[in-house]
Amino acid sequence: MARIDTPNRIRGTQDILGEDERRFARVVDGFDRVRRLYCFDRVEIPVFEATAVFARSLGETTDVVSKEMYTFEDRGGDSVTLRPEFTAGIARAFITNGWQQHAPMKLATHGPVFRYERPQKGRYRQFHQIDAEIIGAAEPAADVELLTLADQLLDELGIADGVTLQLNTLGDAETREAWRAALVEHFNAHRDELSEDSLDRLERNPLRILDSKDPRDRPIADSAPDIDQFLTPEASDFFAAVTGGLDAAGVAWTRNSRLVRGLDYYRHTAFEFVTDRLGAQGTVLAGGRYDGLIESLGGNPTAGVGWAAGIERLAMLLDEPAAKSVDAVVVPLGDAAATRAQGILAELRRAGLAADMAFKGNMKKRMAKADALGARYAVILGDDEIAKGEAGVKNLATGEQQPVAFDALAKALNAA
RNA sequence: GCGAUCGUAGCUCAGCUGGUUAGAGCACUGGUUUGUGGUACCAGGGGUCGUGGGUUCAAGUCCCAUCGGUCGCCCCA
Repeated sequence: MARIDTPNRIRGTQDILGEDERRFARVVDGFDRVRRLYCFDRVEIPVFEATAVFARSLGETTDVVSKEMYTFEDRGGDSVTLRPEFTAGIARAFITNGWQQHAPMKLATHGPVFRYERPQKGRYRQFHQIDAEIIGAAEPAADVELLTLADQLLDELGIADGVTLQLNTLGDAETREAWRAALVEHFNAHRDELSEDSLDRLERNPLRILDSKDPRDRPIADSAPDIDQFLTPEASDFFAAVTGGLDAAGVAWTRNSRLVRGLDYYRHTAFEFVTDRLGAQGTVLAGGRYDGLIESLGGNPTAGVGWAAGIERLAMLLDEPAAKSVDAVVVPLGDAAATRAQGILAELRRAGLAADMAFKGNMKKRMAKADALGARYAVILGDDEIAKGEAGVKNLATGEQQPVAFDALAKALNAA
């Protein structure tokens, strides 16, 4: 007997249904609601882009670009890449569509992103992000608005409690260069004490040694020069304006002077909302300012700030999944009722009620089905009811049943 | 990419030191009740024990490989 091999789900991808889907949807719905309150426009961008869009903006030496991107040649021989994040694609869209005429723009989007990584809890190869960006605003008020939006979202999702906002500044380009040079000098002086990982970081991304978890690195990282002494007056003022704005908006934050970002395009403000409830995947929402990004993609110098959050991670932090709600289930009995039920069902739905029909098995099975669907009411419809022009409406929570005229059904159920 | 750990029905698991046709609860289907659910009782379907090799008279149980999940590192949301 030949057996057909069923194809497997690809590693690191997910099929989401039921409770997981409800949690997922609650995050997306919450984001969509809050984003409107802050007057962010929804934008749709492609799932894949020319590889250069990501390689040039994120930095060739970053892990994301050098070993985590889904990159392939299309049939025309062009190198394309499944988006590993949103920011680069949005920046590219800003340039190609000439959106500078609309600047400053407040944009929001959500959808799948792809990273070829080893899967873990809260980490997938196709995962989903919500994303918010403000492009064309160099003012610290933009940073504040974005952080306030994030803060309100976490609050409305009911997960603000275990989550803290860690904030830092990376300074402007001048600051960052000076600080980076000082760090390289400091770490070079302690080469022989650093972990292997950090020796590698020293070549590719020395800033990341600062937040190393390796105990061997900690003393050296802790004694490294602080960015504060390198901040230009402008950079210092900028950061002060951001923190002052957050205080005014009532957003709690803590300074983490060792917080850096892995992607090359960040300047000034860098932040992470972190939790200890997700094991190693503690970062739940993160972002920062990327004033140099648009220019590096060939656009006019344009300021930008933004953040992204992993929908799966937020969903895992949610307390109770929203219950599925069905207002009524129609239970027809007999051939005449089966036909009549179609009309009643359509009427209920047109009246805005979530309604379904139990059409299999004997009455007991149908009632059980109504119950399993989580319906508030069963609308019972048999020959007797059709003769009288009234359906039996049973409240499935209390067990009470009352006759209701067919043409009054929608109104009665809407009121109940 | 590195290290550790796990992998028996849709789900949660039992299966002792290898030994007849692999079990339970929940879920599902049918029935007790061909017009009344959420309780109860009865019956049933569903597993090549992740996959592939090996050791053995005999492997769910031991060995190797591989795939997948989980945890940590790296990185990141």
